[in-house]
Amino acid sequence: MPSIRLGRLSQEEDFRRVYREGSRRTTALLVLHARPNGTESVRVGLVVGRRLGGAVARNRVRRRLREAIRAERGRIRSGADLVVVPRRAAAAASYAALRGAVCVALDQAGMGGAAEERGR
RNA sequence: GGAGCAGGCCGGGCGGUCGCGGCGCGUUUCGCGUCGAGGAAAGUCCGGGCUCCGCAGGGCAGGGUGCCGGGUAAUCCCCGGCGGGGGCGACCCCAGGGAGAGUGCCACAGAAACAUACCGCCUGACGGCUACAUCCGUCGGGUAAGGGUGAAACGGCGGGGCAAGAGCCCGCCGGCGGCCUGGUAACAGGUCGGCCAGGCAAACCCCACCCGGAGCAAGGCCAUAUAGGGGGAGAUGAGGCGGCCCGCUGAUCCCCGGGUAGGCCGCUUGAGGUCCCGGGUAACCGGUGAUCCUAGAGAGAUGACAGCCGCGCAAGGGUGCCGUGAGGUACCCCGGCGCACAGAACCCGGCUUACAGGCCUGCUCCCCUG
RNA sequence: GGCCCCAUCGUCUAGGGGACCAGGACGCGGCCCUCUCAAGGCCGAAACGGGGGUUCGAAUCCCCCUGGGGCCA
Repeated sequence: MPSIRLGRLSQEEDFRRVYREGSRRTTALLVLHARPNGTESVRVGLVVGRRLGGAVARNRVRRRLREAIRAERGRIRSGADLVVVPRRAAAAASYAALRGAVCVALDQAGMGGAAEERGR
């Protein structure tokens, strides 16, 4: 449900477009959807479902992910829409583990996004 | 010293670096300053404020509450008292009106579940034995003491009385009714009468009191909109006002097709907290008193990194003491792990539920010492 | 954030205070039938979400938790 600065995704339509047209990378802790948006800005949406736990647990996961993405923002190509969906295991994961998962997913998706753009 | 009861409180602290949200300021791609979750923010179980439904009117239906008195904006909450139950006690628990209005239910067992007689007891007539005694059988009457059933059987114990019995009579207890006394009242105490009537209303119900409905996604404003498109109903009353009716209102409403699904307000200072003074047993109320007031997001702000201190946990080492010993205990040290329950979304008052650890106050019981 | 529903064998359900109380269907296991399988027949295992209360007695009535589901501009 929540999102991040650095450009946030908010509209339901935007989320659906990323799901439909973007690439998808899955790790043990999270799923990353990515799609070039044709602009200079980067927008990120976080989807933290109720299966992650109560409000405190969901807030903790969302804040850690937001911090991890901020720290690793150098790895993101400009002009991308990202949707990060933490999986159930993320609720028990440490910040370091989450940051590692973000790092891996961003590296793979960054290449995928570029390849997809070339294909058009 | 040990066990326990009641009430209240805290719920990690300190300062860095990088980030986030609001507000303010500034030489507005940025910088500076400042503030930034809870006692339950939770469950949404009650009650209010606020907003809209024209007014929030009457009746029915429906729902809620239910000893008495008080507090409050209000309550199913709180305080005080009464009654009942539990505990040696401090104290705790109780939806606790009416079954002497009606309906219904009370399985199984039992004769009978609300008015009855199975066994039994007593007795009359007749018959059977030899005789009016005893015994047995049949028919009738009396009885509710005893047996047995059950969760529950026209009150319990003792005595008198009687053919046997029975509140039939007497004493005590319990219940009911009248009167008197105390209390605002619930009720308590006394006295007289008399023995009359099972339980369940968290079964229907009766009585008393309360409740109009929705909910900030309420509601209001602005902007945008192949467009002001097509069809139908309507002052002989459309439609609306809670589920219905009365009553009120009075010109728009319904369907098809199409568009917008963005911004601003509501949005945080209020039945506000703390202290003091006064009133009250208390809840609470009053005060020209003093002081503190600062989260306000909108896919939804508190996180990351490292340090010091505090607390807890289970292990390791050293020293002292006790013990033959396994071990126990006190202090110190090194490194480690963890720090509960849990996250505001219009706001308040309650209730309920979750919660590592710790602190304070008052009280009870037991043991020891004086 | 607010407002409403629901809960019974593995699944779908019946039962709304005692007795036919925990019944039925599908599924599961065993046996019979058949050369074998299916179908059919017989038998069996299997549940009232949790905790309190009312009652002599709760799946059923009341309260509190827990877990699902739905609606809103």
